[in-house]
Amino acid sequence: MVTLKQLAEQLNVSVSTVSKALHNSEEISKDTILRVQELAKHLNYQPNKMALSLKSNRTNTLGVIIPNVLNHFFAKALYAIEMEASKQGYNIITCVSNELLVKEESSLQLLSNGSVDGFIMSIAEETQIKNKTEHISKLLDKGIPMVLFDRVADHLECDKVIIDDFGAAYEATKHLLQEGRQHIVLISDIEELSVGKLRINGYLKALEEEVNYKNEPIVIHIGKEADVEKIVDNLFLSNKKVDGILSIDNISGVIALHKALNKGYKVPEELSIIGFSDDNVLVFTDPKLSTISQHTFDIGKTSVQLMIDRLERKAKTDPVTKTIRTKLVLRGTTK
Amino acid sequence: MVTLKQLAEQLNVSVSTVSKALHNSEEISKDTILRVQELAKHLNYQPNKMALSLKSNRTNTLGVIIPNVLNHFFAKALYAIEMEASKQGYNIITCVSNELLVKEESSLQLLSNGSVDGFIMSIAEETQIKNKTEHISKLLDKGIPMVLFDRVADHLECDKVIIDDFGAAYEATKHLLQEGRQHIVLISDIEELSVGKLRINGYLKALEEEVNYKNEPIVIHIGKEADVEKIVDNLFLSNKKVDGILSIDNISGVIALHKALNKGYKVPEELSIIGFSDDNVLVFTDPKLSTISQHTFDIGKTSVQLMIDRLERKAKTDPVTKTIRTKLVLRGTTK
DNA sequence: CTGAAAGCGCTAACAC
DNA sequence: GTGTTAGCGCTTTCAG
Repeated sequence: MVTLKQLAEQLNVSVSTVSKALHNSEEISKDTILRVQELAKHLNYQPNKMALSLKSNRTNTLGVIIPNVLNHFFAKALYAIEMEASKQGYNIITCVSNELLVKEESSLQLLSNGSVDGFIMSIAEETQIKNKTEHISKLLDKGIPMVLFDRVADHLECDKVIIDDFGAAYEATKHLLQEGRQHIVLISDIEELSVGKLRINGYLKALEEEVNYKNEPIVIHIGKEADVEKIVDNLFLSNKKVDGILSIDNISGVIALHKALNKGYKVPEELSIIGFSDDNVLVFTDPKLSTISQHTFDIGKTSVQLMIDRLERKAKTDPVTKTIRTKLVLRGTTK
Repeated sequence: MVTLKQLAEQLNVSVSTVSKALHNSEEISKDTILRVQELAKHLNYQPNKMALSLKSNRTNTLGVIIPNVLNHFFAKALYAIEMEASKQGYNIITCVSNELLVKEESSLQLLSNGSVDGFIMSIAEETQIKNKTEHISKLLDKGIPMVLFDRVADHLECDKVIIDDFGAAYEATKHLLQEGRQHIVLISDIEELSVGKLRINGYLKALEEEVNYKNEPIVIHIGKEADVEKIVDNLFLSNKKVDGILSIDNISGVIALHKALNKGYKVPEELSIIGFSDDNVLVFTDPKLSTISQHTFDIGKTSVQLMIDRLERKAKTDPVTKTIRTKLVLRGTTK
């Protein structure tokens, strides 16, 4: 890398003159500015990022910690975060917690050595289950900016970007009820997560409100280790009358659809299925899955905006929570 | 952040003593070391990353540039890269080129200001189509370490991690031939990519070698803007006798399977389908898709290892190309 | 055993 | 208009 010093030597001026010239300082003569800038361009001079950061105490880099990149929701959120950050002149350092508390702790710890200006993260499953958040509040106490998205913890005082999980599940269940469904089952592999619990409550609330709904709610939990397909198979065996399925995670809706078709159910005539996901995930089923769309791109983009807002405003303001609208998108698996 | 200076002041010693004590220097008395380390721990002292990097000219950070995180292959590669890098004490700065040359150029440019020690990347589609690689060779000339994976450019002199694309497609086609298939179609949305061309050649070569194969090879290109599903539909309409499909990208195999089942083809009795992907992508079809497995995790991991090898060895060595084995995994869509 | 000083690359207050 | 100096946080050589 070429440095100011090298430019200065070549031009027989001082380092500070070069520095000022590159910033088009009023103090420096037109002529010098020209000579300096020409040489700088010619040698492809770039200010050393580390020196700049050390001086300014700003890195223009955000730490992004997601639980799992293989989950399409997080991949898309990451995509959106990278896009928006890059547009605003920020880089992102990405860590994957792999749903593990220790990895989340170590990532936060390691990056809080001045590597990043703030964190955008979604909490690991283990962290949510054990409800341990001291590692996060410790950073918050130090004044390090943080935006939590999707999986948040209510008691943490920081910016948050969420969707209306309760309302979305409520609305979807209402839709199934309006279709006249009487055996609506909820399936989920995320019942341990904050968002999972909210979605289940939305489902329960909708059923509860419907006086004509005669049956008990059925919530099927898919454990992490479980054979998803077997569980879905069993659902159809033990519960032949099922006529509505609400999947509140990213994939079980697709599995349920495949299995149902395989078992000979007519979808959506006899059975409606609604999944929970971003728009364009797994769109190649036939019929196409109706979903609650999460507008993942907006979630990521908004997270970055909140972060940069906070970073670039000097005044401390109270934490903000933004709720991104969801949308029930009816495709081929609902009437 | 707490600094050496602050520790020094509190302990009434000099900054250099503190620094040495933290490194367990022989020069420093047991007692001082203890006092320093205790206070450091108590105040949760962390060496400032920027200062360290500025001093050492090493960032322990890798730049990772991938074309698209929403593509499961790249998501998994990113996952593997992050895992391995983190294990080896490196962070990663992630950029998404979005298959665009300009974005790739600017990402490389911006990060080559001392932000990273080296780059791990897979070339954007546009870059491959236009065959512009000056932005890459410029960095190589400067001596910045680079590992290319999957989508590489032959003439660039740097480390590479690839799979045997030709051989993998050749083997898969051979398998279809052994099943006695006589109308084997290749479908692809990546024919513009280096890997796409190699895979197509493998397919062509296999057909060519089979003296009993009576028909012309058929290569169906799916343009980026195209309606994939319509094209696949047309395939079945215009080519009713098709009895073998080799999809050389990540998703068209799944689409073909759905469409074929929908059209009433018996799979695999009348029609075999082989996709190209990592192991566990879209495994919930019925029957399950047979695929050429790319061992994506190994690709990512090996890329990091090559990079770190190069960074941590002083001697310059010649570029290395590692070929990761593929594996034909026969599931439900082949006989 | 401890401290002073220089320097990584840069900016900015302050000379001249 | 240009140069000198100090300092961001750290390591390391050299002095004491």
